[in-house]
Amino acid sequence: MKQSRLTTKTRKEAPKDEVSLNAQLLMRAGFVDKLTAGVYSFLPLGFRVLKKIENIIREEMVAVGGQEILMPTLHPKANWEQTGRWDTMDDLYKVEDASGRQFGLGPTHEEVVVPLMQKFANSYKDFPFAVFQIQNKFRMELRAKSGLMRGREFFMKDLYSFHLDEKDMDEYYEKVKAAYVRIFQRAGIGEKTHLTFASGGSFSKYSHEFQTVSGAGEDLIYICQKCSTAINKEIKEETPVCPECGGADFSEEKAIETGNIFKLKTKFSAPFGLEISDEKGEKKTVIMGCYGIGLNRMMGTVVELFSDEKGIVWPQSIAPFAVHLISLNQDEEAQRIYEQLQREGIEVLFDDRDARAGEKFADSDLIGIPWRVVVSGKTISAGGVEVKKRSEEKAEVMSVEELLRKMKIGK
RNA sequence: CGGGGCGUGGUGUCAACGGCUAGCACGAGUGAUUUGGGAUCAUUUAGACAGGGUUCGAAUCCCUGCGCCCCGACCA
Repeated sequence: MKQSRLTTKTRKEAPKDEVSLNAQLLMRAGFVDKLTAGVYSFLPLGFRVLKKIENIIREEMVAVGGQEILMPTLHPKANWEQTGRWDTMDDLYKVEDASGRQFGLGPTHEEVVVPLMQKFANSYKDFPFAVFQIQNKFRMELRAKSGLMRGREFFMKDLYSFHLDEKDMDEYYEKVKAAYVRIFQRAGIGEKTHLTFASGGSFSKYSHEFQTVSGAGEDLIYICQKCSTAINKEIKEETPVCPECGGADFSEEKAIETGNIFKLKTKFSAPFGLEISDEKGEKKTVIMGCYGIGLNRMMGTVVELFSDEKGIVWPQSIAPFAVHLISLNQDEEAQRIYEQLQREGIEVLFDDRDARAGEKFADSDLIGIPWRVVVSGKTISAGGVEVKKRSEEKAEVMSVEELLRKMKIGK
């Protein structure tokens, strides 16, 4: 992508009211735009990051047998009345059409996925299975806040699993738990993300949250000093002992809830009468699990964790581009290198603008692409390009071939 | 939903006593100079959230609405 054609520009200053770091940086760098509180557009750079995150999640969901589907956002009132949540879920957006028919804008999809799967899964031989989607959700937050962290419309991956018995669900639950660990690792926030025990509601002893330690978090978690598993506030009050290893020594941290997994059991299958005859002909209510990750929040979390005074420092796995190629009045040579890198399958943002060096460097630091590659008269006479990683201070001149080798190792 | 703060060109502004042509910077346009860390000069562009009120006169005071941010509550 040539930067001269990029539809967004960076700003020197953040919009005056934005206090949260992720909102300031993402808006200054042109990744997102706020339409209204808690509702964001993803611009070319931000959309690329979103897609990277999406693909990591998708790969891991497919790896645990999830089948991707796409369900509607517009839900008939009747589905929500069936579970009693039409009146009790206070963050459900309700809309009405011209004829007075009422709909909910999906904040989650149990009310749709259960009757949907009921149409197809009618023999015990069809079980178990899991479906997921990556789609925008609506929640009527009383107070949207903290940039991408708590929005009214946001992208979420929601996986739903269906089982004949609890044991099978428990086993699958553990598989998804492991997949979540991999997702956060791959996105670069694994080290700071703690599996956190949370209350399971009335159907299960525990559910689990994935909490990423950050000062920007709105939750408090208690990290076991022995095994680094965490417990949330509720659990801490009930049973101040680590459910994982029995440890009782905790450190309190602010954290962002980046994902959660939950054993629904029959909470939603029962109201819809999702029952199956097992091999003995006995009717059984289907057992379910659900598993969510907020993509916007994950993107915001990464920015909260990885930035410096100059801008964002993207982890390579979800950066909008791998290389930021900067031409300092050497457009012809830079163009050749641009094409060469692209032939190698490398995603390059090519700063071909007619701008001064300082502006290009400042923009590059702000946007935060992992590898900065400068082409100038100086580097050409030194026999190559200047390579600097966004996360490091030192820059060195090397040939393009050397850069390619380094990038392959660096991954 | 309770509380607080705020609303001036595209952006920013602890710029402006109730009073002269609403200032400055950034951005954008044009021309020139410059070319490794947001350069310089000239020139142009563009603004009071909306509605009402007080007043000879309102960006400034008052009311209503709308919007944004923050704290709290809420967040299966």
